[in-house]
Amino acid sequence: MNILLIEDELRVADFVRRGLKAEGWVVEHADDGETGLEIMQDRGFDVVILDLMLPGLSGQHVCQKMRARSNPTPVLMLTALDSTDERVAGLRLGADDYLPKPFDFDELIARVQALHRRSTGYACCQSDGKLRHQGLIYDSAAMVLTVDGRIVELSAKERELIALLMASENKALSRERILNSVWGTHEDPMTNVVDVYIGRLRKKLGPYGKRITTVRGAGYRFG
Amino acid sequence: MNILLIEDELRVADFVRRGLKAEGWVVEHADDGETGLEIMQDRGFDVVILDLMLPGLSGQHVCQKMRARSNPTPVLMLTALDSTDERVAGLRLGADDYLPKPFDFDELIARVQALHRRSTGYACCQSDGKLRHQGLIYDSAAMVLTVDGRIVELSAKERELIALLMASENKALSRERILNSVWGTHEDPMTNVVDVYIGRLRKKLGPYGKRITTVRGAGYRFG
DNA sequence: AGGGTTATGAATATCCTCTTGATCGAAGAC
DNA sequence: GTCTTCGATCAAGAGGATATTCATAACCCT
Repeated sequence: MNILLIEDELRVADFVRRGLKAEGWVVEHADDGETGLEIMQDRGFDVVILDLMLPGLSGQHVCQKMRARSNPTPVLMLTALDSTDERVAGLRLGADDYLPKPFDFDELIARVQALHRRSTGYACCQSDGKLRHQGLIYDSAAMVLTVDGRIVELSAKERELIALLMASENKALSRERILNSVWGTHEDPMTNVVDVYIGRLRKKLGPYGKRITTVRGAGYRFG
Repeated sequence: MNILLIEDELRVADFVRRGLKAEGWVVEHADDGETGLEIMQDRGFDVVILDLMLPGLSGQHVCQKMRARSNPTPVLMLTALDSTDERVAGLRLGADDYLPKPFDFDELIARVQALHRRSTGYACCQSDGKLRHQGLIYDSAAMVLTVDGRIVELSAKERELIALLMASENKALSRERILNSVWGTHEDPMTNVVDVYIGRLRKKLGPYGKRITTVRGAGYRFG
């Protein structure tokens, strides 16, 4: 998942960014509204986290401009606590949710997930957050992959990749799509990282390694 | 926790009530606004879940009347999806949060907890019982950790950390989440306190120290 | 104020991950 | 059958992340 964080306080931004990255998400950061809007013109995001208080262009204006440009990306707005007027204004200008500062990290993550789920129309009954495929289970809360009951050690990128593959069962994924989702790359396809990681996963998945099939000229498919 | 649910559709009400009860909460149900207001005059609640579309007195009016009576109970409003006007109106009339229908149960629970936490200013995960994991027992009332029957002396931060870890068994927790939850930090990621404390705990837990595993690139997991 | 405990930040050493480029192999085109 | 293109695999270096220790600062209790 790709997230754009627009927040001027660097220490806060850094804290949030690290936390989101630890969740396995790719985070881009912009200091101010103008920069944020520019970045959004270059590439798309799954969720935008937008501070209301920004130097120059305020969060409300950023949101307004996004909507004026028909950008449908869900926006989570960070507002001062108990400021009903700000919350109301934010919603009117097209924000999808708000979170009063200071917030609990758990809640931030829950809301980002909720927004993403809602915008993608993800099935809502995925209750336990586990991806299953026969004897292959990836528990995204524990960040643990089990192969026939045995725990397999994975690195961060490997985890993201297997989660993406299993979540897209039976769909072919292009290298670009994978790069974008796991690595956050939006250009520079002159790398073979994806191939290398697919190889590692195949090895680690043991008997299930064959489930990752190569779609020549297109990418990879799991299922 | 005591919750008042005001919802006219019986099927929805039943569904929600069961789920909330499963969380261990006490749920009262009212079919319509008037009944809801009456019940609230008799007794207090920690959170009110209020459907917007009600026969007779609408959700907005209920909320308005509550506030007119200086009732500060946090209100979570259930609105139709994408109805910005309703959301805005709800907030203006004193709702504290809204949740667009259809919603995920997890999200409902998360928001109810968040509202409660905010209004009481307490950390939510303080289940007053004991956290057990094999020979490891943390008694959160006595604030005592026992390892195979032997009491282990812990400092305040160490206690909070082990309590958090044990309460989140088998969930990976990022350093930022831990910092946020135990240290109350909202910024300043330039510290390695978490690592230091994890190290101390591992030592003090003796044979159970290995239960705290490092999830590289993500944080720590207990279990 | 003093003694002890607890909390924090810095420094270091170690280990692991990531990435790249090269080489080898397989599949499809002609 | 040969050529060409695309994918698989390998190994090594660079960079990052984590564990651990220590010194200092803050705190608390008499």
